[in-house]
Amino acid sequence: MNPQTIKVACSSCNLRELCMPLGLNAGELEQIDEIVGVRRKVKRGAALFRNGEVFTSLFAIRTGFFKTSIASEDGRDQVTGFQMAGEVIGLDGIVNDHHTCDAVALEDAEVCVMPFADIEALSREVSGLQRHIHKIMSREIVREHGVMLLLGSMRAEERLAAFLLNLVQRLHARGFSQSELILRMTREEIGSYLGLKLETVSRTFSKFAEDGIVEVKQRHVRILETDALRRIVNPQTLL
Amino acid sequence: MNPQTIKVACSSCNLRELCMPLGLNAGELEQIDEIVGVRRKVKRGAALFRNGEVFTSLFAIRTGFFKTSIASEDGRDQVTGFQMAGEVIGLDGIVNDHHTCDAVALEDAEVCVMPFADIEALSREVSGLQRHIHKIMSREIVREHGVMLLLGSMRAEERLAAFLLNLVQRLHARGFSQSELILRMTREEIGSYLGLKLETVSRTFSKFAEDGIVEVKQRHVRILETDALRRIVNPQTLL
DNA sequence: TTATTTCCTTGATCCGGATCAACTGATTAC
DNA sequence: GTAATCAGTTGATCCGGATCAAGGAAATAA
Repeated sequence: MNPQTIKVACSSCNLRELCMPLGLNAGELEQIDEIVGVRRKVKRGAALFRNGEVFTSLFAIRTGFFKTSIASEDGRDQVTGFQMAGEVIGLDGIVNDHHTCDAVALEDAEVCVMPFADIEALSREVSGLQRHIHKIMSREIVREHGVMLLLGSMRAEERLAAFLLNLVQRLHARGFSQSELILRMTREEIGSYLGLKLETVSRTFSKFAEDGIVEVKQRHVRILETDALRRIVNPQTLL
Repeated sequence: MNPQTIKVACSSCNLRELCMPLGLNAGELEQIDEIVGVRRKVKRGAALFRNGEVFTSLFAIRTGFFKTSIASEDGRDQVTGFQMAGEVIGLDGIVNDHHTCDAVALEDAEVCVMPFADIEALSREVSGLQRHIHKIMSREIVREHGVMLLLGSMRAEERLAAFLLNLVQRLHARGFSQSELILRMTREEIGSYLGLKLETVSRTFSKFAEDGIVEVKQRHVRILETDALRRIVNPQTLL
């Protein structure tokens, strides 16, 4: 069977509580199953979509890890987010029916393709779905406010500490360790997201390691002192 | 008649094309008129809503000018946007039923109050409204991507140039001059939005004035060389 | 296997913007 | 009106992170 056309059921997906609304009845769940027609595999380094492509679908990440980034006309680019299993990407495309950023897999990935026209149609029937879509978009707006705070007012150590805490918290919500993680992105990609150069990211990791807050071996990071990271992010409150 | 309870009609509002979907029939327009129950006046310096308050409604700005900002636990705050007539604020509150930022009027303002429960109900009936809501939220996500690019990778002059071009473009879309504007916010608020200190904002204005790109007299700004501003934002492309 | 490329670390130096400070001009209160 | 507060400008200095540079460690290709 062609893996591109595997039918999958949200109703039996272990990520359901992450990417689908709760409290639906059996009939509603079945209708949602209809929406997620196919899964699509994306190889590491490949794009799920690119800036300028026509927008037709949102994508729920089943497995793997993505980055989204935008480019200014002159080469510079900015990583706008890192997305993991259970998160939805593609919301940027709704406003102009074209994507305005690139979504690239940082490891081999699989996504559920959800045609947006179907989502809109069904969310007119199922208010739980409607509400869910609104919340996902609002959550993204709020997340970006947080990134603006980070980029606008934090220093390098605060940015990296906030980044690590955020990553590990999201991984923990998915059943992974609270203290250990494998970075799926390069120092340069972290730097782009945090508004820092890769050298500064590297130096700041080294600083944290010297201070006994983390152990870093390439992309393997073990957090030894979560509270120290929290204190770095929030100097006044927790000191 | 109590101004707090004035009934207004979107169908006859001159901002309709800015904040409401196009292509609705008379009946649909009438239903939308029902949603916008009341207008609310907000004095300069007063808050339309604050972080932590219960979210019930979105607000369409009728007249006036707002800033939205978030505060980290330790005092620092970050302006996340400036909003003008025809724009919608409050989207941040959807995800947790509570607002996560402050919206403060920078001049006396009037907003149309749109209870979100009513919006959701009607957008299940009127697909044009549903689509419109989705686009407004997506537009905000895309705008914030742009701010992330600005904060993450631009230098002070580029940030201020981009800010001025954006403001004047939005004002122009509302029938104001392409080259002249009154800033409704302080240097400090501009700086907070752009991730700069107020002194840097002031110096950069002075630099632009010396270079003959703008005339600045306190909050009155006249843009003399729009292309120069564009070149500053986009060094490679337009030079 | 070796060669090549990519990624990461660390050191030395530099500079853009922050910080500190003084002063002026507007605005608001009295 | 005058005093007081707030907003903005400008100068001097400092420092955090960028830049430039060299080398090492992993991953990938041949």
